[in-house]
Amino acid sequence: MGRGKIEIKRIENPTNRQVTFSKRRHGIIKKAREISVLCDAQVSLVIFSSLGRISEFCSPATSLPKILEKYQTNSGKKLWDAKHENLSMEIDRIKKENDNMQIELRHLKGEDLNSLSPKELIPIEDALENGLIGVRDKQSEIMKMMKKKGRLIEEENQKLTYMLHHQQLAMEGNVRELEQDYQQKNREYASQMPISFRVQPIQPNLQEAK
Amino acid sequence: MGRGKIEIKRIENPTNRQVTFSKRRHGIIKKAREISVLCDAQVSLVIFSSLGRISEFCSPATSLPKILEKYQTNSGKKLWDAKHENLSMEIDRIKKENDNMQIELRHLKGEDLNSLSPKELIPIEDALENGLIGVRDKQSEIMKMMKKKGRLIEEENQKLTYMLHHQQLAMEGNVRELEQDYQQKNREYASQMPISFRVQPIQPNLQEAK
DNA sequence: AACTATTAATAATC
DNA sequence: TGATTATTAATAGTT
Repeated sequence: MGRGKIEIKRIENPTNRQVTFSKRRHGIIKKAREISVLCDAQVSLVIFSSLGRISEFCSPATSLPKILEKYQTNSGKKLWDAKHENLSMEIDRIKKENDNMQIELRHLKGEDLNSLSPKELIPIEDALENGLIGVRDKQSEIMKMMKKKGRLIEEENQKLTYMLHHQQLAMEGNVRELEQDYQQKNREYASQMPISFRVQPIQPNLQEAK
Repeated sequence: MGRGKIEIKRIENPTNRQVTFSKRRHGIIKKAREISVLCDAQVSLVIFSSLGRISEFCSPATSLPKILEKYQTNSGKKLWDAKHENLSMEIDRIKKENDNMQIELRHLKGEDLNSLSPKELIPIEDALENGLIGVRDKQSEIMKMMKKKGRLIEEENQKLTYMLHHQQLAMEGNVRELEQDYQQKNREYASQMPISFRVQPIQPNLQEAK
């Protein structure tokens, strides 16, 4: 249908090929629409040009996913179910793992023991005993650490108290000396200043410096 | 293109529609093949007749899944990824559940306790104690049942032994009587028969009848 | 992108 | 159904 018959083989001239593609794409989409309307058929048509440009037609009142779904159920061929199956299998695998753990947990919590034989109870008992030992070891360890820490803080406290007391005494001695020194020159000033302003700690951040 | 133009609208006559469908299906598939060869295009064509019969064409050197994959990546439209996402989300959910259980299990087994605070150790300790109580209750229950069963069997044993002994005595008495009765008539026969053949248990299946 | 000579598709018919 | 044929539709090559 054209000015001369053409052989059905790849058109080597790229421009020509592109032109023919456009014309024929128009034609085939028209045909697809016509058959879907005339014959009440569901048609899905996807075309990639040699340059990767995508064209699609889908009969009205449906969609590509719907048609593909129907395609799978109807033809039995798998389009994407392979991936689905993989995921489903993984879900099953994980669920089974889950169930096993759930059973183990319930057993460890002393539930659902009726289905177990005396022999099966022994490892559970052992596990619980070990667990309890582990937890109590940890607790005593924590206790020990806390006691140690407490002791250290107490020691530091005592040290600080001692130092504070010592300094206070020294300061007051100094102040008394100063007061005696300056008594003659500045009697009013010294008597107006409150004692608390006269003493400043020498090591204010001792506990953080540890 | 035919003996008269036709309007593009649903053909009401079913036979006619079916005939037209066959002809046009042939035509469109031919067109699909031609454009794919001539223009180096990738074509996927799926047609369902009004009766659900499926026809498909796919350009050579590719496949429906490949084209659809390309379609998704190229157009950005999702054909089946929505379903995938659902499954993936479920997997994630279950995996998280799994992880939580795994952590709980490890804690109950006395592992990975370093990350826990003293406050968090308490419920674990409680759970372990409860579990141990449950398991030991179960074990003592089983023990009790076994002891009870043992006692019952022992009792039955004694009863049986007693009965057996009693019967043996009775039998031997009978036999002696009989021997005396038949002494005159049949002296040789009685002396030839071994004692074990003379006694048969009256209740052979007593333990099963319980 | 529009035109047109020609081929291809197909509607009606057998 | 399947083949035939008159007619329309598609399009290859041209402008």
